[in-house]
Amino acid sequence: MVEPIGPKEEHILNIAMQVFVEKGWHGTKMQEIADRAGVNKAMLHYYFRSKERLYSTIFRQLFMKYMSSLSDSFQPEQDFASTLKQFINRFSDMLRDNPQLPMFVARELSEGGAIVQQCVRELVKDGKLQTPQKFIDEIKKAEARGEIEHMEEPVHFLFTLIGSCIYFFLAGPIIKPLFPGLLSDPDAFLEKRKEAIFKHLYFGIKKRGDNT
Amino acid sequence: MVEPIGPKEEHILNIAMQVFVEKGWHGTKMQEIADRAGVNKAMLHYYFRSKERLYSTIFRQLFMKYMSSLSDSFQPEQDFASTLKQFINRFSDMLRDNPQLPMFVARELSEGGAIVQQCVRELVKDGKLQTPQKFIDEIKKAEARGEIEHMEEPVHFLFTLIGSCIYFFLAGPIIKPLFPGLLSDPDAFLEKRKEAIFKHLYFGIKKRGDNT
DNA sequence: GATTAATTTAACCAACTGGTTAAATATCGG
DNA sequence: CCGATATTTAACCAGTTGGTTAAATTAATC
Repeated sequence: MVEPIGPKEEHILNIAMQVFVEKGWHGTKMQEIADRAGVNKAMLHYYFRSKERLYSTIFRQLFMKYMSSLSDSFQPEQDFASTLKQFINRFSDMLRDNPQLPMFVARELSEGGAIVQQCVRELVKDGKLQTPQKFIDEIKKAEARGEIEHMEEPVHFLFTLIGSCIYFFLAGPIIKPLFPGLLSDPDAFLEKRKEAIFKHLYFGIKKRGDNT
Repeated sequence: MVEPIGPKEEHILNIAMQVFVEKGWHGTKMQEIADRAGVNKAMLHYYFRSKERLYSTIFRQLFMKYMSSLSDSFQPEQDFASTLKQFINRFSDMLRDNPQLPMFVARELSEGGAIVQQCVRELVKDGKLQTPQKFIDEIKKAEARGEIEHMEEPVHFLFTLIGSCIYFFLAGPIIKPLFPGLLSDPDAFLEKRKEAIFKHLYFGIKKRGDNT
C-alpha cells in the first residue's frame, strides 16, 4: 500500500514538511517549497500531483506522529507516580524535538479544510486514535489500588496533563519576550519544567498537613 | 490618539475580526471580508488603507484582550485557594465566550509575520504585558503565609495553570471527534472542567495520607 | 438649491498562485 | 551505441489577490 519513494521524493517531502509546519496550509506556497528544496516547481507536481496531495501526505504523517507520541509516551509502570513521571518525560522530550508540532496540528485542525477533516475522519474510523481510553483505564486502576484520589471524570486529568506539557510550546512566542533569560539554557529549563508539572499534578500546591 | 470611528467602520472591523480569527492572516481574503460585511471591497481600503493595517488593528485589539483577560481574571482574594478558584472561573468563562481567541493569538504569534512581531515589540516596550509578575508575587506571598508549598520557580505554576485552562479550547477539534457526547451539555462540562483543574492543581491527585 | 465634501461603486491592474505542457536532458537496459 | 523511459526545465496559462482609480452617488454646509 505504501509505495516506496525515491531519495529525491523524500527530500522534497522533508522540505515541504518544514514549510507546511512553519506556515500552515494557506501560508505555504509551492514556489517556496521548490526553492528551498532546490528543484523546479514542476517537480513538485511531477511527484505529488497537487498541493492538496502533498499536504495531505504530510498532515497525515505529522498528525499520526503527534497522536502516536501521546500513546507511546504512556507506558504503565509499577506505580502511577512513575507512569505519570515517565509520560511527562517522554512527551516533553518529543515536544522538545518537535517544538512546532502541536502548533501545526492545532492550527490545521482549527482551520479545518476539507483535507484535514477527511484525514481525521479516516483515522477515527480506522480506530487509530484510541490513546485516551488506555489512559483512562490506567487512571481507574491506580484509583482502585488506592494510589490516587477518586476522579469523577478521568478525562479531565488527561486534559490537564497534556495542556500542562504542551502550553509552553504553544505559547513560546508569547513567553520568550515576556521572560527573557528564562530560556538561556533550554535543556535545563525543560528538566525543571518536567519536575514542576509532576509536582503540580501529583502533589498539588497545597501545603500538606494543612487542613484549611 | 484613538480617533473615533463611525458605525460603518466598526461594522467592517467586527466582520474582519471574525474572518481573521477564523482563518488567520494568510487564510483571510479581503473579498471575503467585504462580502460578509455587505460592502464593496474598495470600502475596506477606503477605511483601512491596506490588509496590513486592518489586520494590525485587529491583532493588537485581540492580543490585548487576551492578555488583559489573564490579568483581569487574577484578583487576590483572602486565601490563595480562592484566588486560584476565581482565576480558573473567570479565565474559563472568557474562553467560553471567545473560544477561538487562544488559537488565533497562538497561531498568529507562531506564524509571526512582521506585523505581529512589531505589535508585540511595541506592547512589551510600553510595559503593557506585565501580568506575570503580579501572579508570581502573589504566589510568593501565599508561600510566605505557609498556605502553599515552596516553589523554586513560580512561573512554572503559571504555565501549568494557563495550559490546563486553555488546552481544551486549543484542542477542541481533536477532542470533539474523540469524545463524542462529552460536550452534549457544554456549560455543564465547563463547570466540571473548572472544578477538575482546581482539584488537580491545588490538591494534586495523590491519595492524601499516603506516604509512598 | 448650489457647492462642497464624504461615501460608494464598477472597472481595472499588476503581481502572484497552483498547475500544465512540450521540449530538453539524463538514465538505463539491450 | 540505441531506443525507451524517467527526470528536469523554461515558458506558459487561467484564476485569484491586494490594491487603485475615476466617476457616480449621497450627505452636509451654506
